[in-house]
Amino acid sequence: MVERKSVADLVFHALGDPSRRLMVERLSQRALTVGELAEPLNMSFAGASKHVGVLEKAGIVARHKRGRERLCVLQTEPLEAARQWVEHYSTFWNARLDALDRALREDEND
Amino acid sequence: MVERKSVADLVFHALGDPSRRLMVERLSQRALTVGELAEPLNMSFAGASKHVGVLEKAGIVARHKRGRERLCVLQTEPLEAARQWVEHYSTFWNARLDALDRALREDEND
DNA sequence: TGATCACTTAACCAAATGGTTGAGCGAAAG
DNA sequence: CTTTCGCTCAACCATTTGGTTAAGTGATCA
Repeated sequence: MVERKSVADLVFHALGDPSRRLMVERLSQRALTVGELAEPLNMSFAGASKHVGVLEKAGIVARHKRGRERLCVLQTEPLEAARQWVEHYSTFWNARLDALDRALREDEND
Repeated sequence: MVERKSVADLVFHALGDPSRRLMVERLSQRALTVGELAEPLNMSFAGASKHVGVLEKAGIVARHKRGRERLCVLQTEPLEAARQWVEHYSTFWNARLDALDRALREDEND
């Protein structure tokens, strides 16, 4: 167990699950407890808690104790880093790549 | 085989692996063959080919036959969709969330 | 105090993932 | 034609993932 995964690995992996993306979407509107996050998720409470744990390890959410509840708050920095990565590779070379792609599709039958 | 995964699932999952992100990074500069993509990846040829397959199923790359090679070209649309998703949830509520987060950290010792 | 509520942790399980080797296939080269 | 090259596919394996249930912890309530 070497704990070698990068932040990008953790963040993108965390976002690759629909239950966790739903959590992020709801947390973007207001902070929610683990119980509230679990509610719409046809799944056991413990299962939802594990999903929150994945988001937390990726740095995407922080859990704060509030009595016997845990209030989950979205953290913007890891999402911002992911946004920058995707933005860089999704927009910079578009024109050039699109031109190449068109050329290839014209020359081919497959 | 129920084929129920959404595009977002496939795209974020594909980006959650460092070998595949390296492929995307290199493909953002020029189209490359599977062999070229495999080169820097301390891994068997077949292994790299499977990674390309994951990117292809997510729609992130397209493979074009060119003689006995396959030229891989980055597709901008799925990355653009991922960018929009992340952008929406990483920027819109920042100020509001940051304020909440500061308040929570002040009230707490954990 | 004792019960209940909100949540985490541990143990477990099936399925998916990331890797391997080896066989196979079409295109290119000799 | 035969060989080699670039690549894919199938089978296999270990580890991780996404889920479960059951037990444990600590805060609140009656």
